Amino acid sequence: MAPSPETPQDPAPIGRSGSYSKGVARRKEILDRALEVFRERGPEGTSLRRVAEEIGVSHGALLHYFRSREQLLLALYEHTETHRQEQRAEAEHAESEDPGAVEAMISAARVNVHSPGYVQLYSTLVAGALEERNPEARQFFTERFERVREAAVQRLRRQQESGEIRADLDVDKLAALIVAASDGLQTQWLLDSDIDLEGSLRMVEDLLRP
Amino acid sequence: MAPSPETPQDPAPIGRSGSYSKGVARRKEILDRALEVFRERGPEGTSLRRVAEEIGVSHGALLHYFRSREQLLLALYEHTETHRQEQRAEAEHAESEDPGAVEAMISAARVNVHSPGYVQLYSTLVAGALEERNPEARQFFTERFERVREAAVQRLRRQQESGEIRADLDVDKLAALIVAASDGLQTQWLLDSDIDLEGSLRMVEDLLRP
DNA sequence: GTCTATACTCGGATAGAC
DNA sequence: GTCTATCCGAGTATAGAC
Repeated sequence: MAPSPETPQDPAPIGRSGSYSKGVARRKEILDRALEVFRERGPEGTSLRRVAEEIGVSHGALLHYFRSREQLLLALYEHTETHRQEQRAEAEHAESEDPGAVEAMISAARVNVHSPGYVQLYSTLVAGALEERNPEARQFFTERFERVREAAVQRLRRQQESGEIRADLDVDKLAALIVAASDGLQTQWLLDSDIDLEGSLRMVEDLLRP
Repeated sequence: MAPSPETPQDPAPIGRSGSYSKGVARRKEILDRALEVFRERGPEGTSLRRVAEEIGVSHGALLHYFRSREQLLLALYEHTETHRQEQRAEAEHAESEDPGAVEAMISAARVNVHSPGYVQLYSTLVAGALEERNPEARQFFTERFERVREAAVQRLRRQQESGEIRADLDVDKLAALIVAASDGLQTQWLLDSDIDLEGSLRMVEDLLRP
C-alpha cells in the first residue's frame, strides 16, 4: 500500500540463483506468461496448477522456477511495483516541483485506490512476510520498507531546509510514521470507503508546518 | 467490544425450534480445546486436521462448528483480544487518570511487542478480510476498526476539551490516522526491530499539542 | 539444470447416517 | 442438528529421467 517514491534501483530477480543465463531467460518467459494469466483472471482465485496448465507447463516445472506460490506472487508484485515507479518517475519529471514526503504518499495512495487488488496483494504478501518460515519474503519487504522510508527521509530533509516543515523533528521517526499511516489508512479504507484517506494524510501535512 | 452477545457466527441461524444452547456449548468446548492446542503449538504450523485429531474429533466435525480454518483463527483472535481488553480495563481502572488517545495506542502496542505471534495473526486475518470471498472476516474487522476508531474519538474529544491537544482538528480523521499509524508501525517493527515504535507515536502526541 | 511423475497433507464441499 | 465418510483440487516435497 505504500508503493511510495523509491529511488529507482536495478531489478534483481527474486528467486533463484545468480547465474544470469538461459535459466533466467526461461524464468522471465514463464513469468511473463503467468502475469498475463493473472491479469485476466486475477491472482485471487488462480491456483498454481491453473496457471501452469494455462501457460503449458507442468506445475512441477513452474515450481522449479518459483519455489512456491508465494514467490510467484512476490514476483508479480515486484513487477507491478517496478512498472508503477517508472510511470511515477516520468510524471514527476514532467512537473517542475518535487513533492513533499506526505504529498508523495498521497499521490501513490490515490493510484492504489483505483486498484484495490494491488493493495490486497500487498497486504497478503506483507502478512506472509511476517511469518518465520518465509525468509525471502521477509527480506524483500524489510528492504522495501527501508527504501521507502529512506526516500521519505530525503524529501523531509529537503522540506526542513526550505522551511516548509518544522526543523525540530526527527526525520527517521517521521518517515516511519508517514509510511505507517499511509499503509494503515489504505487498509481501513478498503474495509470502509467512508474513510477519508487523503484528508487524514493532509492532516499530517498540516501538523508538520512550522 | 460489540454490543452484540458474543459469537459472531451462530451455528443455528434461523432454525426456530429450541435449544441453541447445546450447540453453542459444544462449540465453546471445542474452541477451548483448540485454543489449548494453539497455545502449545502456535497457530502457524497447526493445520485444521492436526487440531481436530489432537482434540479427538474428525476434521469434518470441526468444520461443522467453524465454517473454515479462518473462522477458527478468527475465534482465537477474538478470544485473545477480549481477554486483553479485560486486563487493560482493570489496569486502567487502577490508575486515576484516563490516558489520551495516543497514549492508549502506545500502551497497547507495548504489550504487542512482547507477543509478535499475536500481531502476526492479526495481520494475517486482516489481509484475509480484504478479500472479497471472506465476508464474515471482513465484517468482523470493519466493525472492529469502527469500535477502535470510536474509542479514540472519545479520548480525543476529551483531550480537546481539556486543552491538552489542539481543538481545531477533525477528530474523526485524526482517529483513523492514529489507528493507522499504530498498525503500520507495528508491521514495520516486526520486520525491523530498529524501528522506534513508541518514539514515532510519541511524535504524534507532540504534534497535537496546541 | 530442466523437467516429469508421484505422493503426501492440506482446506473444503458433499452426502448421508444417526 | 451433529457428525462420519469420502472426494476434490490445492501447495509442496521428493526421486529420478533427460
